Amino acid sequence: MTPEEMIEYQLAILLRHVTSTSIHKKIGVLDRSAYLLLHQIGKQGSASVKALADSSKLDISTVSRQTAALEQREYVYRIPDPNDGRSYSLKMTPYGEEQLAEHRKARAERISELTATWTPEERQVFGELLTKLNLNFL
Amino acid sequence: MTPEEMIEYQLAILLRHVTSTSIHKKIGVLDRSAYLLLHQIGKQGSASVKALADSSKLDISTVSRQTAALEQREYVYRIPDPNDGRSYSLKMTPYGEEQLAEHRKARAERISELTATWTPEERQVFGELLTKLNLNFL
DNA sequence: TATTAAAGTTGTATTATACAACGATCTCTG
DNA sequence: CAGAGATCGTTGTATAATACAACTTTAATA
Repeated sequence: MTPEEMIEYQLAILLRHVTSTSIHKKIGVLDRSAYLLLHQIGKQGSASVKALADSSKLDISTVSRQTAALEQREYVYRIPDPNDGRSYSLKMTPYGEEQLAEHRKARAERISELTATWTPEERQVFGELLTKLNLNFL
Repeated sequence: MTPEEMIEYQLAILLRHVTSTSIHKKIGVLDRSAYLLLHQIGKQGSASVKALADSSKLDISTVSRQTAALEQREYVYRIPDPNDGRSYSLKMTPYGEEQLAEHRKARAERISELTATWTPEERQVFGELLTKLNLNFL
C-alpha cells in the first residue's frame, strides 16, 4: 500500500470513528458544529454569519440556524453591524467562553487518552501534519 | 497550544473539510459508507451485515440498508450462511471490485494533491500515525 | 421443549446539511 | 440620485445518514 492509499483509507476510518463518537455521544456539551463556530468566533473576536459560513464551508442557511441555536443557549449574543444594516456581529458571552474552554479541555483529554502510548514527538509531528493538511484543503 | 489541543482542533477542522467534500461532492461514484463497507468486505473476503456493523460501529439497521443499496447496484451479492439460516455472506462482484479499485485510486490521487508539498517521509509518518490513532479508537 | 438471544428488515424520528424563495439593505451604474 | 442588481440573513422544504424500536425468522440454552 502506498502512503497515499494508507492515508486515504485511514482518513475514511477516522471520519467514521469521529462521527460515531461525536454525533450521538458528543464529548462535553457542544456538538462539533457549535464547537467549531465558537472556536472561530473566539479566534476572530467576533464574526458575522456570512464570515462563519465562509470559513466553515457550510451554507449560510445552515450557519444561520446553528448560530441561532448558540444564541438561544446564550453562548453568543449579536450586535448589529453599524456599517451594514443586514448584518450582525456575533460575540461570545462569558458563559460561552467558559463552555468552550471546558469543551476544549475535554477534547484535549480525549486526545491524550488516544495518544497515551505515543511519544511527545509523535504528537507534535502529527499535529503539525494535520495542520498542514488542513491548510491545503482551503 | 499543547500538541493535544492542536490535534483536537485540527481534527475537528479536518472532519468538517472531509465531510463537506465527501457528502455532496463525493469523490468518484461511491459515498463514504459504501466505500468503507466495500473495503471491509474486500479485506475479509466476505462479511455478514452484523460483522460489518460491528467493524464500522454503525447500527445494524443502518448497515442493512447500506448493504441493500450495494446489492441493488450490483457491487455485492449475498449467499446464505450455511451454518446460520438468519445470516448472509456478502461478497463483492467483479464489478464491485472494479469500482472499489477505481474509487480508491481517485481518493489516493486526491491525497497526493493535498500533500503535494510534503516530503515522502512526512506522508509515511502521517499515514502511520493515523493508523495508530485509529487502532486506539477501538 | 420452551424460553431467550441473535441476525436481519422495516418503520419512524432526528439531525445536519443544501437549495430555493423571500425581505431588507447595500452598491453601483446610467 | 434613482432604480437594478447583489448581498446578508431567515425560513421553508428536501435529502441523506443515522439510531432506536418493533417485528420475523432462526439459533442457542436451560
